[in-house]
Amino acid sequence: MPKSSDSDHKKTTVSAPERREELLAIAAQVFAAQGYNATTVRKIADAAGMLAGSLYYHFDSKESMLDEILSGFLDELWARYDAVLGAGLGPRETLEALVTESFREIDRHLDAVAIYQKESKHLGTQPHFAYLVESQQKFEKAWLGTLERGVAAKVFRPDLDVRLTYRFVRDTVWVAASWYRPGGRHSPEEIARQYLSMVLEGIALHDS
Amino acid sequence: MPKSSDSDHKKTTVSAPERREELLAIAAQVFAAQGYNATTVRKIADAAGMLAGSLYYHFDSKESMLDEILSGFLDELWARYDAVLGAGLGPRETLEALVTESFREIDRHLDAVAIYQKESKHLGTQPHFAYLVESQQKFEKAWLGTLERGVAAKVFRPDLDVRLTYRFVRDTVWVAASWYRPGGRHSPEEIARQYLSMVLEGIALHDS
Amino acid sequence: MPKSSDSDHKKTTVSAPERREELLAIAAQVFAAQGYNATTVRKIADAAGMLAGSLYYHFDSKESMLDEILSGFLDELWARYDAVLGAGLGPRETLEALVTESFREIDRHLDAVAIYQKESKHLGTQPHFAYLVESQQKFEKAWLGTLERGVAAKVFRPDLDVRLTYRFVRDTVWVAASWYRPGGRHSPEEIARQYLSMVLEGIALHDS
Amino acid sequence: MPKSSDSDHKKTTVSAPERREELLAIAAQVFAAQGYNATTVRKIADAAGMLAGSLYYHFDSKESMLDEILSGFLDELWARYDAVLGAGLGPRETLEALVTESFREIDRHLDAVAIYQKESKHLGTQPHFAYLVESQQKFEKAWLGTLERGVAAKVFRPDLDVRLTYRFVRDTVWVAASWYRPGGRHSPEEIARQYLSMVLEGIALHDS
DNA sequence: GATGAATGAGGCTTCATTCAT
DNA sequence: GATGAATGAAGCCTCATTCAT
Repeated sequence: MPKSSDSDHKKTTVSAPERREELLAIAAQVFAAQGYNATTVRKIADAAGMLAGSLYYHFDSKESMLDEILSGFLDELWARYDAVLGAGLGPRETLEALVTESFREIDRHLDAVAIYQKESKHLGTQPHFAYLVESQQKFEKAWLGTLERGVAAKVFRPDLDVRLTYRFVRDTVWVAASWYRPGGRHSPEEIARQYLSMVLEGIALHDS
Repeated sequence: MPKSSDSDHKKTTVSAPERREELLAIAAQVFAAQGYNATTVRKIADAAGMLAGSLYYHFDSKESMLDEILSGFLDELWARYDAVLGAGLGPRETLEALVTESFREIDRHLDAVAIYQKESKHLGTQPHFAYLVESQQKFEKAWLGTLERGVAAKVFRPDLDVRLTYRFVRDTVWVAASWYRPGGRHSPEEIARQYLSMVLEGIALHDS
Repeated sequence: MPKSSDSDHKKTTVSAPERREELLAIAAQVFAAQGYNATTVRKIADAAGMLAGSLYYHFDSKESMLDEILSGFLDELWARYDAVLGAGLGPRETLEALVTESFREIDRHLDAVAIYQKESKHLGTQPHFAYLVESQQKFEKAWLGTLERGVAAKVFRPDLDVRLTYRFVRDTVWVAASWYRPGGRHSPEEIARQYLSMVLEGIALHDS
Repeated sequence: MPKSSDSDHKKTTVSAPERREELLAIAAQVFAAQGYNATTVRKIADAAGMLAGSLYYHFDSKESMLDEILSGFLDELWARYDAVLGAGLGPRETLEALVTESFREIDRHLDAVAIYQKESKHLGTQPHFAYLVESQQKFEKAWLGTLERGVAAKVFRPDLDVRLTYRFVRDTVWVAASWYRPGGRHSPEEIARQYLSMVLEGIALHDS
């Protein structure tokens, strides 16, 4: 879980919360579009209509912006996931709910998800971003557990390679952030439905 | 299709082809591991046991290495894809063959695929990398066409949103590059089989 | 001959030893003249006839230059001091030798001494420069011990406040770095003699 | 003599004199502890419990604070020195009085003295701080004159190198600002006595 | 084929300062 | 008297690239 209270940081980093949020949204957009490394602080500032140095009144560093974006996203994601996991649903319903919440999160935090997809892997090596790794482990446990429960309950096919399936499902969901556009043709729920239909029933037509 | 022959390069950049290949493989590895932007020429040189400047005897620029890696990968990929697409197979068999070839390509050119995944989107905007966009369009045509043929032939479900399905399938295949390790537990063919089984039949268990 | 032992250091920082020495001497001069903080990397580079960035081929950072200057100076100083302290001299002779060696060191490493004087106090708080504090403690022990030995041996006046005297003596010696010019009217040995005469005999004229 | 009245300052910079004094004392403390260059306006403001920008209501600039601190200190110092020099004392008594007043000044204005010690040399080059150089010249004249008078009057040893002695004495007195702590074991007068005893009589024990 | 040294552009960050409120 | 937000210059450092040897 990310940072909490911060007592004696150089820059108290408070400022009006709305302005911060605004700036973070802008930063997230640029990060998502160009990649974190390729994004210069000046590009963010340009997009915000200020000078590069002025960003440092609000944030400690370029990295701290990234940090705030990612941890904010994960915090919210886990609030939803935990609600689902604690609801006592069956494995199939859990899977459906997780997938649906995931697409909703993509809808809400598209940029953060896109950044997470592109950067989390190599960020995970930095101690400051250890929470990304932790989150990913919780993630794996939640999804793997659901699949295993489903196999045990004879809701999912017994011949599944659960780990492989987990990876397929996980990646396909999140990678949707690379093409999804909020307000487009499909609502997140619609995409979730289509996706679940494919994963659960397959795309082949069965003459039954 | 990408660059052809080095016609007007300042530095004739000949050097033994094997050494080039070696160095490209090293570069691809570092690019894949750290991202293109975050990879410094010095890191590549370090990994190759030489000094940064020395790389410029073999290559014109850092970008030209990336270019060579990506175009080499795409050239090979399309040779395989074209063979499949020209073989006169039915839609389901075509899908199976494309998926299988894709996983094989991941097995052979893991680093290139990983780089392609991470960088192709923003590289596509640069004129020099227009071939990435072209390739992606050919790609879409091949997969979409196969899916549509399958729906028409009543091999795939009639209620599929073909574009959505295309994206799901495409992403799931390629994103495997982020976790696949050559020489690991599963052969590419095995992964392809599992994956196709999921996509074609679904993961739900049906009491028939 | 490039990198040798250092396995994964970013910059192996070897380069021709003479060039390093040259550049360090230039840096020391500028640091001494303007103060470490007020010295910009560009000023050093200007003085060396190169661009600011080029310094980073030879050194890791501005601070590492300072570090190398100071530790080089202290290493040499302690070699001389240790020789004196291990020579088995009486307290007065020890004092004379320490003072003389100190002025010689000022003559040899004027800039380093000047920097040490101005910066060591606030640098000491940084963990990286802990050796400055250690050195200063060894220093104190050597001088204090000599004074105490002298009082016990009735070579120095019994009413001395030894700590106060230590500070006076120490400061007077080192502060000379702020006005001493090598090659000027007085040789280091001459200055040492005058200084010792004052400290040992006083400046008052006694009718004996 | 330093600046006089604020004639042409943009900001009339009046504010309650006590508040100014308070803020100047805080600034002096930080300047002394960290060095002028290394002291940011924000550090001063932090120490004063306000924001950096707010200081500009009271002062024109960071430099003007330094200026006021140093000129205030020198004004007071010279008031005392002039009193001593005009009192018609003999050379030895003059020396004793100057030393004593100096240590008293260190006691009263420790921070200003410390700043003066560290910064006056390189500040002297700036036209705005020319008064530092003037002061130093007056200083030299006063001390050198006293020593020379003493030699002529056979109060000090005839073999003294007067300039060297001047430097030794001057430096040792002022450098005490680097270790002196007001309210510590020794009063300024006590330190002066010890110091004068050492300088006048020497530390060697004479069997007479 | 490779090294060593340098260039020059550009990146992140700091900081004195300003100014409307 | 003070705050909050911003400016703009400057600082340290990185890095792709060049080139004489």
